[in-house]
Amino acid sequence: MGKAELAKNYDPHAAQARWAPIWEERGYFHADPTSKKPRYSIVIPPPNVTNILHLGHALNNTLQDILIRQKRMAGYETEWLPGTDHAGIATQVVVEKQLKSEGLDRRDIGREKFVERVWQWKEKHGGEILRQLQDMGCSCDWRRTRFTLDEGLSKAVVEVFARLYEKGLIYRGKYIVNWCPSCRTTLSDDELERQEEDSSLWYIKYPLEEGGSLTVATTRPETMLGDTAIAVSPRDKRYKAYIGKTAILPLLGRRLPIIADQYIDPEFGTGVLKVTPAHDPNDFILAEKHNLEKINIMTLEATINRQGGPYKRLDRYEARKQIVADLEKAGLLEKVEPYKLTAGRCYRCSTVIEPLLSEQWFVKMKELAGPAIEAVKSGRITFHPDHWSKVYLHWMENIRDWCISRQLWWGHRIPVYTNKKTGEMLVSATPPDNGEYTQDEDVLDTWFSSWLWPFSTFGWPEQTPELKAFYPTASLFTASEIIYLWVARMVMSGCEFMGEIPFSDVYIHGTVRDGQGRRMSKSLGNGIDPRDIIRDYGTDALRISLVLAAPEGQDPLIEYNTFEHGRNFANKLWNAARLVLANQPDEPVAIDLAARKKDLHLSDRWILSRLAQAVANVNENLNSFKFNAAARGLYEFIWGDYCDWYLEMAKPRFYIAEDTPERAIAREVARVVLRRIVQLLHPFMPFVTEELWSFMNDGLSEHIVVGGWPEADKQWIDAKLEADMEQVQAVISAIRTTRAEMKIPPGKKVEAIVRTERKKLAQNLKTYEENICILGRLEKLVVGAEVSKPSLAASAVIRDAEIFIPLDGVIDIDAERQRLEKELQRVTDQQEKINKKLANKDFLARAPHDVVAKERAKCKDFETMIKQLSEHLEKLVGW
RNA sequence: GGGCGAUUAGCUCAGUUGGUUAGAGCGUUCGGUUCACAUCCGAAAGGUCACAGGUUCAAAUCCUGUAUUGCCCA
Repeated sequence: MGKAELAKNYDPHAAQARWAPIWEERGYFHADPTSKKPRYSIVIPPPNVTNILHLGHALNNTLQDILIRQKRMAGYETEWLPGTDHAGIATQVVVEKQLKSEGLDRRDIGREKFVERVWQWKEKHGGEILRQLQDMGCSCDWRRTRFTLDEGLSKAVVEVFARLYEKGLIYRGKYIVNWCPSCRTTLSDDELERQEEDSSLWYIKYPLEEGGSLTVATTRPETMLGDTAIAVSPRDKRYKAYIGKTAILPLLGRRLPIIADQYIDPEFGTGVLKVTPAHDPNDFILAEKHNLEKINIMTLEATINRQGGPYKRLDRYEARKQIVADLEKAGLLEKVEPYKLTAGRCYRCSTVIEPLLSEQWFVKMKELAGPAIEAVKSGRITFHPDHWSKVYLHWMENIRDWCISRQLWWGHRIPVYTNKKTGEMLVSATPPDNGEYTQDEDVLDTWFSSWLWPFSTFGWPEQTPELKAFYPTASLFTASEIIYLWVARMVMSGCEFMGEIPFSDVYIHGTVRDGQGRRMSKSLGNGIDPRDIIRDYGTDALRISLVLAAPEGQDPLIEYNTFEHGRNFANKLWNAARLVLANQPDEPVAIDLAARKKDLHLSDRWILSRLAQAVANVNENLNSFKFNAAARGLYEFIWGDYCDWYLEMAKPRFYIAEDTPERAIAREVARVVLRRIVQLLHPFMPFVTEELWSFMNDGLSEHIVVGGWPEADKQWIDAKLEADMEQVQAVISAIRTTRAEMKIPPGKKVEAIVRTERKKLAQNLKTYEENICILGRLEKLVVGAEVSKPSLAASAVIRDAEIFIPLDGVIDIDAERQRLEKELQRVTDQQEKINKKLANKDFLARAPHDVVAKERAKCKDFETMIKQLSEHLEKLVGW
């Protein structure tokens, strides 16, 4: 390593442009399935092809990259498989909008042409988010990029469908499903967005055949057109007499039996429920139980069909208006109350969901859930933070069947074929090749392909070398929203088809929010575009800032200037390196620091001790998925210990003019520690560290990406040394504080006198004399047990020492008095607290001896300090 | 209605198994053109650890309840 000339400030864009292509060219991110190394694999949560990068992705992928890069450096064969999912509804909606702008509808051009158009769109725009992940420095194995509609993955999907069907786990049934009248497709329960909305509760009189009437309360009067019964609670005394009688449906005149069922809540509304089996899931269950007719009154566009008589062709909301008006005219509307109801809306287009009775394909989940529950309960799968396992288990234990058909054109078409002549149904992974069959029109839920992601991406159902090498994966990173939709289902599919859990650690990170805690969303316009951050602050700043800002298990609140944190840190690191590299010998000299321990300055041994602790700390935190703690620990070590203290203390030795052993050792220790720092930081800030590494290359490893991972060198850890340094730091701080408070001009060099009876401390201060003088801006440091306080001096009292700064003539007595009084007050308060403890007999008797001893020692220290401060105050009076 | 979190400095957050003089960054105030860095350096102000009980010699930390707030499920 020669002397390096570094620019004054770090330029992130130059480094990003330089290293990304080189890493890719060298194939560092491409994993070899035949490698003998231990393996570590992660599959990316595939973003929708329609997505563009947002801060949620940025956080999610930064965390994955940190672990992947660390494992790669540590010598693992690391596979991080990227890709996207085809996002059935979202993508179809995008292309439909495009068609609309051309005045076309997908039905105009037909299924085949439409799907072709979607593929065209995908080829053109679909890779956008992956390119953005590359800009973020994500070290994915780009050559293995997958797409859920790829040939291989499609094969896996139909194979799985066929297998589950054969096993009797897939069935077709008529059920109430969530229907989006705008997207004209089914949605799973998990795809709904529920929110509380202001609505009304309508009280409607239903006349009875034998005279009189019953009043029902409903949130959806228009569905009365499909009523087939009236229900009350069998426990409800008010209505006992009516059970078994018949009511007449207003407006249509249909005869409705009055039934009794436990399900009815006597407290809700009037305690009388209208039963609409085809338009309410609970009513559907009632109808099954009581053998009621199910009358569908709506079209797929949510307009009233011919079953609705005079209301035919009206939109559901117009029908509601009309029906309410007609009821009122007929004197059957008793009252209307304001009511808050939780409405389900389509997560794509926000249209209110219509529960609809229809024929769909379902997966029986109970059997699949068993092993998935066991996997978490037994601890083979761990959630981080741990409490998410409860959420997972609760869902698993109350699992419901999964409706997997979607009325879309974009997706995996359901592999069910019907014989045109015989009507015979065929389920097969390979389509029948004669023309006698027609295929089911519907496609499968996108999640039906993404739940296979951890193994379909590696070639399953083929037994490929990749599958063998990289399944099961190690860890999975995602946000809590898709624990059910995705994580849970992957565990089930992994157990079912691979006979092995897909990953052993699931890390759940928070949702990125704005400064006011609101979710970032397009509609609010409060989102921050990571590309803007990269442009203004650089990729490294984006990454480290996110990790520093994201608390474990909570939602990070992020504002634009949050990223200054990381930019400043990158620049700090850069400049530390600039200093160290500018002070390296022309020809590198290897120095065996351990062998020459005795020649090291105490500050050298101190920083090596701190380094060893920092390394251990980072490793521990990364092993337990504590990214924020790992980053914070590094940040504090680098900025606090290394830059603020060590480098400042090393400077005088750097600047020695001749080639002395002192200078050589200082340079070497600074370099060795910097090397470690750069390595430890690389997973978090890949570009600046690679750039610096290129200046520090020792010939062992050309690039830091594969430059080895530090283990803590425990031989350097020395608690006593660290305690000594703390005292030195305390003395320097006391001098600085006194100077600032006494308004001593920064340029003025003063003398400091330290009085201490501790020989060890005195000796220690002697060792660090030069450092103390420079950092305290002193011209002279006097240390001793017998030194006396000069007559006119500012004083400071710390544990085990008094510090005097002579201020002939210029001392501000009031300021000095205020300082001392304040300090005296503080110390007295502390001491009182301890006195109270020590006066407590129970404390003395029951607390561990070392705790008591510690308190006693503290008490004594405070006593001394109080005495000293009081003396100094008394002497002030004489001035 | 049920479940899971959160509540520590003006703001965003740390705070291991109960015992530290309760910390950091940002912001604020004061002072700085020392040959790595003003994207910086030094210093200061600022906290009844949401509230009320309890356990304990000892509670920010453990338990119970209340309030506020967020998320998920019905």
